[in-house]
Amino acid sequence: MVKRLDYGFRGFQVPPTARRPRSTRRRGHSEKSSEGGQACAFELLASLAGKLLQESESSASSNAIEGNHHHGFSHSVVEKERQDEVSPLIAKGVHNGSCAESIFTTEMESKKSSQKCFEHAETDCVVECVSVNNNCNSECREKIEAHVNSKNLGWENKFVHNSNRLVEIPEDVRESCDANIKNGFRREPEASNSGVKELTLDNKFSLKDPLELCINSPALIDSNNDVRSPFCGELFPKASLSRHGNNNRLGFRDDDENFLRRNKVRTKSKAFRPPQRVACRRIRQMLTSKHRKVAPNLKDYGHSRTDGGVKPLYRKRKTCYSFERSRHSSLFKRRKFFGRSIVITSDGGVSSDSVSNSPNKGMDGDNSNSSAKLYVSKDSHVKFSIKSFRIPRLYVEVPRAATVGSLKRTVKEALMAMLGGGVHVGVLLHGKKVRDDNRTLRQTGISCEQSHDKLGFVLEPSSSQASPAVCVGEPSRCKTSQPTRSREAHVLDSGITDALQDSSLLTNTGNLVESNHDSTSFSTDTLADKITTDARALVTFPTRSIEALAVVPAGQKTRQSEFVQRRTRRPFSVSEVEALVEAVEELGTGRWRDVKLRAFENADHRTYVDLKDKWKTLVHTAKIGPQQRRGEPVPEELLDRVLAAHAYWSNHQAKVPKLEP
DNA sequence: GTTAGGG
DNA sequence: CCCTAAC
Repeated sequence: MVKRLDYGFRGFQVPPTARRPRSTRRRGHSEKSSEGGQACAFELLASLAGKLLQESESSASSNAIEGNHHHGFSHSVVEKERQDEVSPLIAKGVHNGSCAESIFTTEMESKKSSQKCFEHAETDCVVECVSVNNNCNSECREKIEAHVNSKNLGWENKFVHNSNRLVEIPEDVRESCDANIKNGFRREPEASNSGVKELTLDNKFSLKDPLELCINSPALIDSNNDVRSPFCGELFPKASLSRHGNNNRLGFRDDDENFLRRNKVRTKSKAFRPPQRVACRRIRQMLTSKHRKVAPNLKDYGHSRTDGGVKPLYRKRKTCYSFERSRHSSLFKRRKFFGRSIVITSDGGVSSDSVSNSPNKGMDGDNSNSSAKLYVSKDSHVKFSIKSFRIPRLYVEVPRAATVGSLKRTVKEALMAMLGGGVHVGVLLHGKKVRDDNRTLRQTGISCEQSHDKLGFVLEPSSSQASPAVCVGEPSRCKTSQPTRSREAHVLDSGITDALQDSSLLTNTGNLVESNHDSTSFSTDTLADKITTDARALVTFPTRSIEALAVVPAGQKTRQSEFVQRRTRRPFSVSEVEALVEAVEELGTGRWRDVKLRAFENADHRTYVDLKDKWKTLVHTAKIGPQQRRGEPVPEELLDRVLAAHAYWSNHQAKVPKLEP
């Protein structure tokens, strides 16, 4: 803090304009490409979807004949003790993570063979059973492999039926699962992939009083329970802020972004962005849009947001597809043994009927227990039946001249973008995420019978990093909860094409496109019997985004998919501001790269452009009255330093480029 | 790849 | 934060 005095610019000085104004530069504004022709994409996609639907149905029918080993839904459980042993599963074609696989397979259900498979569910549908007591042995592994093989077979046939399966999660397993979800799913997707096991129990064990958890509209929520930025704490101990030495840099880990970047080889290439971000970004936009629709009055408070969080809606984007929260769907047929069904939904924070609106009526005729409740067996086990993980709506856009293959690829890319990074599972109770993985179900209250309609699960990409925007049971609460930080729900319920065969992630299903008219309706009618192709399920975006389409018509040059996603807004903390001020004081305002290297080298999510921008805003903030400032208040002392440094460096125009050794 | 500035 | 021009 002493060195600053050396500058001799204490106190505010009117910053002279030392540099040639950039405004003098020619700034040709690229003309926005005209939009047009996008309307045709509707028709194209509608027809294509129809074709795909037919295709899938036929394949499903043929497959039903030999589908005696279809798998019911399997709750993915990671057993850390067995991770290494299960890792060979990856080689079996479980592409990109078993977690994703599990999710998808739950959707793989055909209306045409649901009845048949239902029989299996009651009889010999159990393919493998992993001991709930962690007694998994080699036999268990064999079964798992068999499971995978069978699944692959199913994929080859573009159809895998997954009947409902009751999953029993004993408490003594929970901890193990939690630990692995945390350490595997989140931190190390690959490891988690290898560690995923299917834990399924024969229906026979659970049919006594099954609790059906129909997981719909998985939404992305904050997964940062334990991924906390050290910034929350004392990131800048006095020592590190000292000017002596060059160690006054932010040494925190940006888990999420680092995670992403590590997994993309840390190339700084701007041309490519992780696909997840595209989806996420798009979803955010969709959600934001939803928010606007839901609460148009918010426009009255337009001043409340100027950071562009909403603006992206109207920005030029090259996004080629998007996910949106899905409404409730019933792509599966009801199972009669689900006498008590609990439908747990999360809808990405947009809206949905309350969970309490049990769809039992629609799903179960002889519904004698309209009020669902958790079944707690005498052995202190809580039994869940996760009926299905809902895959959100998928938006794609392809040129009119796109081929079917390209459409398939687009869908595939969308899926991979969504799940490529792995998936976390979040548990929601009363609409709030249960963050403490170490709590027992009993402690959390999940095992309470009253909690049934407040319980939810959400799927979230491993790269998720923001706040929750999830509703379960109490959508109204979520509608207004931090829309700007809302993390994107992952929804995907439209066409799943056989193009996904290669990825071994999905198979074709008969559940291509669901009818979708009212995004908020919670239809209890199963749609399995009336799968429709609704063109609206495939929404197009402005034509200019075609330039960035992930789809490359076969035969044409392979245009590298171009994913663009606005980064999540990350307000600078006071600590960061301080570090920035420090660096700028030393280096000046024209060496942002050096500033970055000096003070933010380990903050991957802060680019030197960010720092420059932040400095810009800081200067502005310092000039305006305190009452006009928003966001986290910056200490006046820092702002003074900002002004001082700004004035100083405006004069000293990097006369001494190297103040530092 | 950086920097500066407008959006 | 994004985008772009100008280096």
